Amino acid sequence: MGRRKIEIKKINDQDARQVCFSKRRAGLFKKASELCILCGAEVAVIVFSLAGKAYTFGHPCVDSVLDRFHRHQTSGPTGPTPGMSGPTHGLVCEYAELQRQLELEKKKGASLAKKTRQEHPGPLGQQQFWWDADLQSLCNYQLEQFLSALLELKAKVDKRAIELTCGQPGGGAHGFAWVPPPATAMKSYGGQDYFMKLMYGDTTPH
Amino acid sequence: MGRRKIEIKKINDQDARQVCFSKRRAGLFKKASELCILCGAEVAVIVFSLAGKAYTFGHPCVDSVLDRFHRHQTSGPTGPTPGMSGPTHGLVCEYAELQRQLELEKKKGASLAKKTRQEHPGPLGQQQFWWDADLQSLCNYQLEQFLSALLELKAKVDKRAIELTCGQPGGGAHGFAWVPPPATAMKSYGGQDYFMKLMYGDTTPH
DNA sequence: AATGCTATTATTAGCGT
DNA sequence: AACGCTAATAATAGCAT
Repeated sequence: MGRRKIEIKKINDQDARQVCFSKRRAGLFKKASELCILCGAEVAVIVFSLAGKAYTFGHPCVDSVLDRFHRHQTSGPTGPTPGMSGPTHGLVCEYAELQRQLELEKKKGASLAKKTRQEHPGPLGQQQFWWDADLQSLCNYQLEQFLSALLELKAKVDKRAIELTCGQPGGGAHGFAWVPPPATAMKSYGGQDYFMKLMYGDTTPH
Repeated sequence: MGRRKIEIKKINDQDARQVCFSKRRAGLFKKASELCILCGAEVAVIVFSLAGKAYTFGHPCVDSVLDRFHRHQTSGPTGPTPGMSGPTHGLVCEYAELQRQLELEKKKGASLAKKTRQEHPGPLGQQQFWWDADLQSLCNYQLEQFLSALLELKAKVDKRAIELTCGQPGGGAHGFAWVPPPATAMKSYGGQDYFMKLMYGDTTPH
């Protein structure tokens, strides 16, 4: 919505990008503000520039909204709020939702996938993230397969988690709440047994 | 910007307010998304409706941005490294990658999105995925912890994957391309060893 | 509660300061 | 890095579904 139409893709010129960032950030905050006033919503917006600078908008204030969000999440879907089919359940849900959308889009778009991949020009432009190298080394098929694996994996752990946490509220016979191996500790923990037990759990007679 | 100019003040009619909320929330998220894509920004938007329902947008995802923000605050206004305070690892990155792909597909597929959504009869509404039940039984803290674990896990697998696929193109000494356990096969495969080897790989002398 | 339709207003791209 | 200008695009108010 300017002198000419622009594609929504990364702006390569640094100056232009900076100007755009500044203007659109202001626009975003204004929109957020209007949403609050018009509809009585509480909104928090956090923006990190490429340079790593943080900008925030919040109504009534950032912290209160973040607080509320955190409580909203931890109190769980069964929590106090009535209309609790809220669309937000954290990363995994959003991730899953994205996957679903992607799949659907792909199914519809079919051949589009190829073109999509072609839009990886990336001499340096796109490769600003340390993980790009890894991602580019894995073909899409592998990624998808790995994701499938992770999801099933997760399911098993979830099941175990539920058994452990809900089954023995606050410390049953085993007397410990389920805490996933903190990852960084997993190696040193020598915790393969522990983890695999969780995965293929057979400790529960049930 | 509609049929007539409106004052920015609370809308009293509940129906009108709801419609406005729905539309402007979508608009806000779109703006946020465009800011991310155009300027390479990381953005989190959290919106609570008057009814107390939470809606979020995040790139690469809400949690990562909140994480980063939290660290940003606690580590002081000057923050640590300028460019390299990226909070994202592994899964989260793929999440970002998925998001990017989705955007591209959407751009290409344009109107397909609509038809796509229509094909979700969804009398069941939101709960069409097998893991939804589980997700609802886990508190967010657990999920986050589990994700952390998965993230590191994935990193290891990625490493192994790269070694196996790139290191021995087309069939090296071991003569097999890396294929993640197809998840559904993992149990019957009895493939714990296989999987764990991949995780903590020590088969490559390299 | 969300979507489609459009007349109408709001945002902003490209430039210059 | 932010602001003013202005043509031109994008968002959306009000209605209907």
